[in-house]
Amino acid sequence: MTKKKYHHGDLAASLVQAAVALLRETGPASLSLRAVARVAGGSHGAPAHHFGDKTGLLTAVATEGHDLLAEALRKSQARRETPMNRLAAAGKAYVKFAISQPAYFSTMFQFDLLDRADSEFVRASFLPMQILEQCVRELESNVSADERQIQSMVISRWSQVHGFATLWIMGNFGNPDDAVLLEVLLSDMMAEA
Amino acid sequence: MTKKKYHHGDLAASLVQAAVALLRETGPASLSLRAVARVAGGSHGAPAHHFGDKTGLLTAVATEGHDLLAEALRKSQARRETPMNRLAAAGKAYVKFAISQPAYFSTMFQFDLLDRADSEFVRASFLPMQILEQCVRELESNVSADERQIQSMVISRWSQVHGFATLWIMGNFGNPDDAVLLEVLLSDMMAEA
DNA sequence: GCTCTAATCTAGACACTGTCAAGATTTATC
DNA sequence: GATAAATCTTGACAGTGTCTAGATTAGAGC
Repeated sequence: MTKKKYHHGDLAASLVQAAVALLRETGPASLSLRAVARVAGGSHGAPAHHFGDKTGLLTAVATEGHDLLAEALRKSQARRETPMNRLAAAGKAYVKFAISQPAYFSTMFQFDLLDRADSEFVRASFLPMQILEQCVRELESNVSADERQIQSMVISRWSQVHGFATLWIMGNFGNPDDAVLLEVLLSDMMAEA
Repeated sequence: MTKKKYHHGDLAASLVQAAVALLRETGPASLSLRAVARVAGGSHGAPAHHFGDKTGLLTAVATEGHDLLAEALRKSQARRETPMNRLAAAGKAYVKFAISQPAYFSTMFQFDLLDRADSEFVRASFLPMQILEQCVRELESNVSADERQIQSMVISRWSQVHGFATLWIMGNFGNPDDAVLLEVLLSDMMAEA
């Protein structure tokens, strides 16, 4: 705990960090900027100063979330031999990120709370798809698939894992805390293709 | 416009209706209960009286949304000859509902704003899956698919269309207003399986 | 008809929220 | 060391969700 100075040093980063911490318990809709400021050790006006408004802060969180997700997807690719395995691993990593980091994930796709025109957000939000695309391309490199088919497969796969994650969290497939069930459903789904 | 009486008649229904109307422009997170009450022609405390709190009202909207979605899925089944066609039609109907009724759809899966234990909501939220399940069962009636495979296919399909709808609305596949692009992507994806 | 009870709905109050403008404080630049 | 810019705080404002108590109405039993 540093001494309380007028200039915090890196308040902006602290605010994002505090927001993520609070989002672990509250959900993005009912997140309080003033509570964020309290946790970060700043005044109640600090978030507005650094991020404009609530949308700005949540967009920053969502951007960081997309970067983290992309990193998780990249890591999932290590030590997987076949393209098929890599695609499956990416899919699983996507779902596991969503479930293990609900603070980020629930913010990343709450489009009415984000500034979708924010350039940093746009950049980050396309990273996960690009990794999936790479997987699909490797998988289809032998077959004579045209560009349209590739895109279609990417969209299909991404939709599948994203939808699964969302519906799982909602509890539509059973108890969201049942890790065993999750493993079974996920493996079945990824193997099915 | 009826005369203003103390007893509104069916304020609860009017409140839900007003909420849906406002949700067409605001998004569930920033929906104001007091604005809902104004539109419905009641006092600012009316929503709390009928639905307990904001979560209660949004849960009522979400429940109605799931019922409407189920109805749309049922209607999509008419005049489709083959089981394959019926499954594809259900998938398309799911996505089109999500896109044409964002007021409902964006509320139905905002789990941090809903009371997921509400019995009416639980009932309604399982209807869409049941219709998809019926489609899959018909499709696999000839093949010797066990129960686990059936469930897996249902989950896979539902995840796919749900994820596609969410990501499309977010703008991750291109301009969300491009109806032609939507038709192309959707057809490609449903045909791919 | 009348009374009583429950349901419906309103009104006032409270602490809390996001945002704005103006000012205080620190850092950086020349 | 003066000046400009960046950082951060403070105070104020209208609006919010929810609570409690009370007003108004409807309906059941007699």
